[in-house]
Formats: sequence, structure tokens, C-alpha cells
Amino acid sequence: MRLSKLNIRKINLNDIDKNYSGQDILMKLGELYQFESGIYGYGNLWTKLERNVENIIIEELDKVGCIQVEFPKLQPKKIWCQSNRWDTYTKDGDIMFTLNNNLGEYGLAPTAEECATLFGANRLNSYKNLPAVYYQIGEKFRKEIRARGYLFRPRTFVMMDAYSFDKSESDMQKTYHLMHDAYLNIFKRLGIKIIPTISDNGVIGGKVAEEFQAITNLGEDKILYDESQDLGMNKEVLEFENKEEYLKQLNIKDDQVLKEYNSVELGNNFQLGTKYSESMKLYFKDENGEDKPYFMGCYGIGLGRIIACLIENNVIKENDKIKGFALPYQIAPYKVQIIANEKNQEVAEELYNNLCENNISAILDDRENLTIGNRINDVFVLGTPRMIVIGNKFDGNIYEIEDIATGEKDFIDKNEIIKYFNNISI
RNA sequence: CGAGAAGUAGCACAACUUGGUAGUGCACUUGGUUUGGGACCAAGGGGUUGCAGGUUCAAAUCCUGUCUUCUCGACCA
Repeated sequence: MRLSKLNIRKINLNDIDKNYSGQDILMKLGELYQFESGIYGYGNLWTKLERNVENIIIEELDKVGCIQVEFPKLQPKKIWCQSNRWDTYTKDGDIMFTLNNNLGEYGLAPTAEECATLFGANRLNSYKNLPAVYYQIGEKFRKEIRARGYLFRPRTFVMMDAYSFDKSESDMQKTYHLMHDAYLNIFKRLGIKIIPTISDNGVIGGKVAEEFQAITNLGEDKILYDESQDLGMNKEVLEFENKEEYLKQLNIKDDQVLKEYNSVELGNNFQLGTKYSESMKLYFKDENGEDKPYFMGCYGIGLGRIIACLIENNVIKENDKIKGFALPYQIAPYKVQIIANEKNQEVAEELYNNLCENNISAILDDRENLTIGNRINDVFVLGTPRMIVIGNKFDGNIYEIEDIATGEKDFIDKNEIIKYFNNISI
């Protein structure tokens, strides 16, 4: 990408929000735009980053046999009545945005159990079709009482939601564990330290649920974590009536050994059992030709939160002053930013074309009338993990490549540059 | 919804206490000089001070109402 085309605003780093610095930088750049509380528009950087996160999720879910689909965001009231959740989500919980017009009543999807169950049951007629997992990635809508923390708790956000269908409880548990493992792979590839924790299962129903928590100061949740066992649980568990049962399940004898952390929930999985198949009266034929309700599970990952987390957890400060952020290389939308002085414009152009031809996504700073210092500092603000400065020190052959997160520099010969980027280990 | 804070140029803020021509920095436009870690000179543009009402000769400033945003809480597939 040519930076002149991005039309980012110049920002003053003294004005940046101390808590949510990364996201505030994007706001000030114009790369995030708030339409009203909790409702945002995303610029090129966010969108591209989202695509990269999405691709990792898709790859890992496809690997374990999940099937990608898409359900409507505009959902008819009648299907929510079918599962008896309309009142729960509109009156009791007041979670769903609703619309009422001359065509009927609708809700804007906060989640899609009804759609998924109907969609699945329509084609999973026999026990021979099971198990099956359908997933989608798309915008969700929730009437948050109070939106906060930019994309940590907005009213519209992008989420992956998956729904599994099994013929028995034990099969459902197998699928649940399969998804658990897929999640761990996903977060590993995203470069996020994740802690699976036992959680409350709220209004969704079902007996077993787990959250995938990432430790961050900005998080709203509190988790208790035992590093030696790599085990965690949501602190709210301690207030449960059946607290003993939970602790036993975790093999925790003395809860004092657990350390408390602030964290943010990035994923949440549930064993639903037959809650939806029974309430919606959707069945499959078993070996004996009898109607049986599906044993289901549902699985969510918040992409918006992942991105917010990736940005905020990688903020760079210098002497307590915010400088920008550097995204992990493997998910950064642009891997390297090229900066040149006037004398070396052509060299920069040539390098940019070379990188593009070799599928290494790069930003060429082709803006006019800026000092090298200005350009260098904008690398930090855009989160680009590497930069190449072609300035006075350039000798015609050796590129200076700086790792933005660490400040370390590599000096690489012109002809080795593609190999260099292809070899960056993830 | 409860408690608190704030709304003044694109952004961050000042002026409000004590009513009297609405200002500063950054950003923006034009010209010039600069170019290795947020440069400089010169000129210029941009405001019904969130909105509505009231008091007053006169309101950003005082009073009332209202809307919005943020923080804490409640809530949270």
C-alpha cells in the first residue's frame, strides 16, 4: 500500500488515552470512527487485521472438520419464539435490538442458536449425518447497557460462532473437546497467551461451559490462575452454590495457591445438550428409526476483542510516553514499512515493487514533504512490525531492517531481502 | 437505571469564579527553507461555545430544562 492513499490524520501523541492507547491512536488517525457509543466503523488497518485473524480461525476450524456457513443478521421473531427466547432476550434481558415494521417483528442477531438449529436440522436427518459443526463469522448486535473500552465492549462487533450437532451426550463432549483443542491452536497462532477457565453458563443453558481468557490489565473479568498446573477459573465460580464441585473438577484443593489476574474473555464454549433441539422440536432418526433430539454445543470467539487485545497488549512506550504499537508479525496486515529520503526514492520504489511481487505486504511511505523522523514515527503509529530506512546511511546494497517491537536491527543485502522476509519465523 | 465528570475550530485544551470583540498548541491551505527518531520562516482559512428556553443593555460565562460522551456500579452470549 502506498501510504499517500491511506489518508491518515497526523496525530499528537500527547493527547492519547492512557488506558486504551492503541485503539485511541487508531481513532485519532481516523482508522477507527465512533458513530455513537459502542458503534464503530473500521479503517483499512483494522479490516485487514481482522481478515488475517479470520483466516487463522477458518484454517484451524476447517482442519477439525467444521463447515463455514452464514446466517442472517436480521432474524424473524418467530424463530426466537420457537425456542422461547424472545422474551428472555427482549424483555427480561433486554439484550437484543428489535425492529417492528409492516413486514413483521425482527431481532438483530446477538447470537444464532435458533438459525443454526433450524439450518442444521433441515439437513441432518439421520444419525449417519452426525456429528456436524457449522460456523460463521460476522457482525453481532447486543444492547449493552453501557458500552465501554472501545472495541472491548461495543454494541456491534464481529464474532465467530459455531454450533455442533451430535447424537449423544458423550459424542457432544468429544466435539466439545475437539473445539477446545482447535481454540488453543488458534490462540497460539495469534500470539495470545490464553487461559481456559470454567465459567458461569448464563442464559444460554447447558451444564458445562468454559471461557478462554487472555490476561490483560484492561480486562473486566477476574480469573484465578495456577501457573504450575496451567489451570484457571473465573473468580465468579467462588460465589456458586456448587463451588466445591467446580474446585474438585479442577483438582484444586486449596484455592489460596491461585493467583488473581485481570483478564478479558475472548472465547466462550458451551455444552448445550438438547435445550434447543427439544424446545424447537427438531429431531434426527436414530439407528432404530426413532426421533431423537440433537445434542448440541455452541462456541464463540470475539474477533473484535482479539484485535483490541492484540493492539493494546503491544503498545510501545518510551520513558512512559506512548509511542505507538507493534503488531505480531504473523498477523500484521502490513509486514514492513519502507522509508526513504529524497535521494533514494527510486530505490524505495524498486524495493516496494519487489516485495509486492513476492507477496510480502508492505507500506511505501510515498507522502511528500515530510522529514525522515516524521515517517519513522508513523511506523509506530500504524503498528507495522518492521521498517526499512533508506536514508543517508544507505550504501546502495545493504538494507537496514528494524524490528519495531524490540528495536533490533538487521542489515541485509539487497538480493537476500525476499529470503529474509520469507524466513521470519513465527 | 444509580453515582460522578465533561461538552468551546478536525484533535487536545484556555477563557467561566468576577457577564463586555472567543483564544492557544497541534492539524489544515499557500509560498519558501528543511529531511535518521514528531523541523523552521512567512502568510492564510476555519466557531450560532451540544441544543432549547430564561435573566440582562449585553451570556461561552448566571439560572432552568434537555441531549450526548466518558468513568464507576448494576448487566453481560
